[in-house]
Parts: sequence; structure tokens; C-alpha cells
Amino acid sequence: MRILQLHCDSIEYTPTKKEIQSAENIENPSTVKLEELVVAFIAIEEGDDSSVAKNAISQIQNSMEKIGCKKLLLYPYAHLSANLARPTTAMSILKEMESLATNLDVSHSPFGWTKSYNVKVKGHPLAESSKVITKDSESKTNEITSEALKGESTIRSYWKIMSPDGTMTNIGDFDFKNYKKLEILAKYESAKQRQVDEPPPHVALMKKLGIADYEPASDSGNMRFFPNGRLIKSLIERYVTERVKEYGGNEVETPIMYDSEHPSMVSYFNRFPARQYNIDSEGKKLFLRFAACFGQFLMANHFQLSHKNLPYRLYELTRYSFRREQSGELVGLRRLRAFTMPDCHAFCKDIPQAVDEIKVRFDLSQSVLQELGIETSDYEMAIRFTEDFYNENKNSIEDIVRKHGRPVLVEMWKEKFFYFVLKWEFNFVDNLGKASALSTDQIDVENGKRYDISYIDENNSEKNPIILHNSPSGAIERIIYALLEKAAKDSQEGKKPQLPLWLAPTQVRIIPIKENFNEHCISLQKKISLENVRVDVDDRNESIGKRIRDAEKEWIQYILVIGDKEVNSTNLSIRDRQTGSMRELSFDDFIQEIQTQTQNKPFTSLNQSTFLSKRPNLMV
RNA sequence: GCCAAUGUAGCUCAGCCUGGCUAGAGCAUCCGCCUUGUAAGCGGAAGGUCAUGGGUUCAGAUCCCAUCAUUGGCUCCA
Repeated sequence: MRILQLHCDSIEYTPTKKEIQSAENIENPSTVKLEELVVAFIAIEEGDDSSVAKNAISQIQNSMEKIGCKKLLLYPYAHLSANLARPTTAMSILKEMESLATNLDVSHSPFGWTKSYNVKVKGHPLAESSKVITKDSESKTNEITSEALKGESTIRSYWKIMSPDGTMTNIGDFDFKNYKKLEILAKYESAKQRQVDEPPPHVALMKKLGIADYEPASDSGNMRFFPNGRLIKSLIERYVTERVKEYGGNEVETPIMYDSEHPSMVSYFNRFPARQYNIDSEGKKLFLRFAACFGQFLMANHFQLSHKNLPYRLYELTRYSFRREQSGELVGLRRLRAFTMPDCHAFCKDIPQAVDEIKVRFDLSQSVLQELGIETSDYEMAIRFTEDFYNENKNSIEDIVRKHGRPVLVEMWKEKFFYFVLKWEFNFVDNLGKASALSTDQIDVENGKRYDISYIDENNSEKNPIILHNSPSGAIERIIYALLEKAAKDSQEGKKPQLPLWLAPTQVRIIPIKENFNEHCISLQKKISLENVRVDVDDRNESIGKRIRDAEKEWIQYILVIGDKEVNSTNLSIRDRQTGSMRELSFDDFIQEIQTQTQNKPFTSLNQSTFLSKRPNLMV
């Protein structure tokens, strides 16, 4: 028996004339229209019997359960086979199948008639499948989906919680009382449970603070960054890059598009569902990179590496990486189709060296997040590995978990399906209980060979390195999302939302009480600027109250109102946003206070006009 | 990608159910007045292809269909 199974929005068919003598008798051949159903086109073949009918129906039921559909139309369709059963047998098997599908709303179209039909098939990956069922063989199912998607659904994994002491507990038995966010992550990942029904607060904030917005003239998930957003993003980019270089990363730049027919890509591509942007150019099928892997591997393929050079680290900050995520998945700065990703690969000579190296990078990632303003308590860790790798590297895995200091979510794969044997990630859990990965690292045991990257070992023989794939911060946009979500949470709890001072587009605002203090303000502004502080002047003809309010709305930490009193004093009167009250400090103490908060962080000058009267209103 | 909700001025929203005067408000913008002491000073003007495209109707922001976008859920996230 051969079956072509289609999940349809609708089907409409009209029996036109009897095709064979023994065709089924029907009263009034008229058009039938059915909606929201599965249509099974069926060819019943020589040798099919009741057992085949049973098997077929049970397989159809299984897949219908998966896609959540209850209505089935059996549609006799001779053209699927060249070895058809006799019509009488076929008709009885068809009717048997109909009677077996007891828990479904089932019907069949008339047997032996020529029919015209119109069918609208749904667009999801499981919508179309074909099955071949024979009497003696085990049923052979052939889902027409990409190889990678097919593999993904068959992957077997065990979900556990590992405590810092190395003990593993089943998720169901673990006491999550003190680990609410871990519980959210565990349920999110293993049971795919969600709770929320409101938009994430960072979406409104990114617009109000003039950071970023959707660009309707581009594709969904491709954002535009306003001056404030560009400033924040560039500071984070610079900070992460500096830290990776300090660790030993060699910064490179590689193309953003590649030829999908290049031999190294063809095999890599089988690992991925088709989620990339494609561009056809002069007969080449190019695609936009979804990570920096390609560029770095192709580059490393050209290097002459000795075991003495390893571990060797290549780093690129991709602006951009592109993933054509499903449209329903895109949200604000959390999930994008074009994003900036620091990507650092370490080529290691063997697993022991890779395991040592991954620990160094774990510390780096933890520290980078901390310095960006994301505390250990803001994220939960997940670690995934194959059962074999766990058995051989139990102590090292426990070392890594111990570094996190709290229980972590574990996914253990029965066998290796991906190109890596271990992967860990930090998941930021936001106010609404959504988890998204920030830092991550992987131990890749396949791509060294796939990209023909090799090094010469102590015995003068050629080996493929083990490759680590680390993003110490995760996507830069996602860091901004996390910072804004944290600020929104503070706001909900009655605290004043704030960005870390080194990321604030304006750090100090000066407000002259009257126009005749403008000159004094400008010279003060210049003096403070020289100390690498972003300071601007609100010289608009607005009331003091109004200008204070606007500065507060921009989350500016320090406000200096300048009038007679200040002009005649050596000290500065400073309004501190966190307390809302006034303080008097000397110039030097004030600068000192700012520099303590911004030390070891990159600095860039104001990215808007110094004078508010010269700024267009960008708050969207 | 699937299901649902939403889409009206630069922004936030009212009007839509029950079709019918010139589509309203606040904020922002512009002009004028005020010359300011720590979260919104006063007055006036300008600003709209009611997401886009079709349809029904004497008449569509309003009803119907399709498309696009955003948000939520599902799926996905190597």
C-alpha cells in the first residue's frame, strides 16, 4: 500500500464519471468540500490485506495526533502504484480502514470514479508525508522533511538537574523551591511550557529610549539603531572584543556570504534546516552566514598549525549574522534575523586540551556578563552532552557545573546527533518567564575534519583539531534586551530603572536656569567633557520642571541645574537620579565618582548634539 | 510556518459592535507669550491615502476577503 498524506486547509472534489465497471455506486455525484483535515491518497497494491490496513490506519492516527487533527479523508488514488490490487479487494480494504479509524471523523471519496479536485495543503514541515506499507516488512515511513529536521525529532535525550556536588536528579524529583528560575528553564526546555500573554517590556523601552526600532523597509527581524542605540551597542561590542583579545583571541574579519555549493558547505548544510537567507548572483547560490564558523574554518584550513600553536583562537564580531527565523518567533531585540554575534573558536589538539580550554572560556564568559551588568543570579545554566562523553569526562563536567555554583539543567543525549559532544549555555530568564541563551560554548568533534583543518602533532603526523565554539556574551542585541528587561523589572519593583553608567548615552545633563547662564554652562560642559564624560546641555526655552522631567525620562543619572547660586560657588549641586535628592560635591570628587563607575570600560563621546535645542525628537 | 488578537496624526489612544455631518483627544512639532530653582507654565497653528489591495453598499475608518506588519500561543532556536 502506498499513501501520500497531506495536512490540508481544505479539499473540494467532484466525481465526474465511473472509471471502471465495478466502481462504487453513489446516489448523486455532487461536489464535496471538507476543511481542516488530513487527506490520505491511497493506492492499494497486490498482496495487501487486513494487517496492512490496520498498520496503515495506526500510522495515520499517530501522525494525526502529532499535528493535532481529527478529520480524515481516505482518497483512493491509483496513480501512486503500478502494481494495483484487484478493485474488489481494494474496495474492501478501503472500507476496512474506514471502519478501523474509530476515534477519527473519517470519510472516503468514491472508489472507481474519475474525480476533479482542488486541494489546499498547509505549509508546516509535517504537513506532507508519504508511507509505504507492505504485509511482511516492517512499515517503512518516509517523512518528506529535511534530513536535519527528521533527525531532530528522533533524538533521544534525558533531562536531569545536576547539583554543584555532581549529583544528578530527575526533573520530577528535584525540589525547585529555591530555584524558581531554573524551574522555569527546565519546564521551558524539557516540557516546552510557557505562561505569558503580554508583550515584553523591552520592546516599548527600546523605542522610548531612542535605542532601536523595526525597519519596515527591510525584512522582519532586521532592526535600525538610533544614535543612542548605536552608542550603547558599539560600547558593548568594543568591551567584548577587548576581553576576548585579552584572553588570546586573534581578531579577524570574514565575508558575510558564501557559496552553498562549495564542497565544505554541502556537508555542513545537511546539519541545518534551511533557515538561511539565499541570494542568487550570476549563477552562484550564495547564502548569508548564520555564524562566523564558515569564515574562520575556511581561513584556518589555510593555516599551517603545529601542536605547539594550540590552542589557537580565532575571533570575529559578526556584524551581521543572519538566520531566517520563523516569523512567529521574532520579538523586539530578543530574537532577530540579523544580529551581531561575538564568535570565538579555539582549535585544540585533543579532548583533554579542549576540556581545559573550555574552563578558561567559561570563566571569561561569566566575567564578561558580570561586567556588562548581568549577574550570575540573572541567568540559569544548561549543559548538554552525550552519554559517552559524560562517562569519560565526568570530573571535568562536574568542575564546570561547580563553577556556576548552583544546580544546572542537564540534557544527556543517548548518542551524538549534533557535531558536538558537549555544549553549555547561560539562559537569561526574563520577567515573563521567557528563557533565551546568552553565553555558550561547544566541543566540536566533526568540523576539523569537514573543513580539512589540520595540525602536525609531536610525532609529525597530521591530525584534525577539536574545535570549541564560544560566544562569551551571546548576541549583542540580546545583551541590550537583557539590560532593558532588568531595568523594567526594577521599575515594576518601584526602583528607578537605569543602564550601567558606562553605557548611558548621556551621563551628565546641565540645565541653565535662564539663558544668561548658558555661557557658564558651556564652559562647565567643556571642562567635564575633557574628563571623558558624556555631558550635554539642555538649552531649550522650557521650564526647569519640564527639563528635569525630560532628563528623568532619559534615565540620566546626574543633573546639574545652574543658576546664581552655582555660578558663585566652587562646588557643584548634583541631582542624583537614584535618590532623587541633591548633593554638593567638588568638581574633582564628582569626576572621581563617575570614573569609579566607568573604569576599565571603553569610552566614546556623545553621539548626539551637545545642545538639546539642536536635537530632533527621535523618541518614537 | 500554524492559530489568534491588533494596525486610525511623529507617539499614546478614542471612534468600529449598531455604515451616514468637516475622523477626535493628550503628548510631541511650529509660531507667539512667559524668563523659569529640581518630574509636565500659557495661548494659537499645522499635522490623517483610517496598514495595503480588492469586494459588498446610494454611502466604508466602521461589514466581508486577501496580503503585509506587530504582539501572544504553538512549533523552532546545532
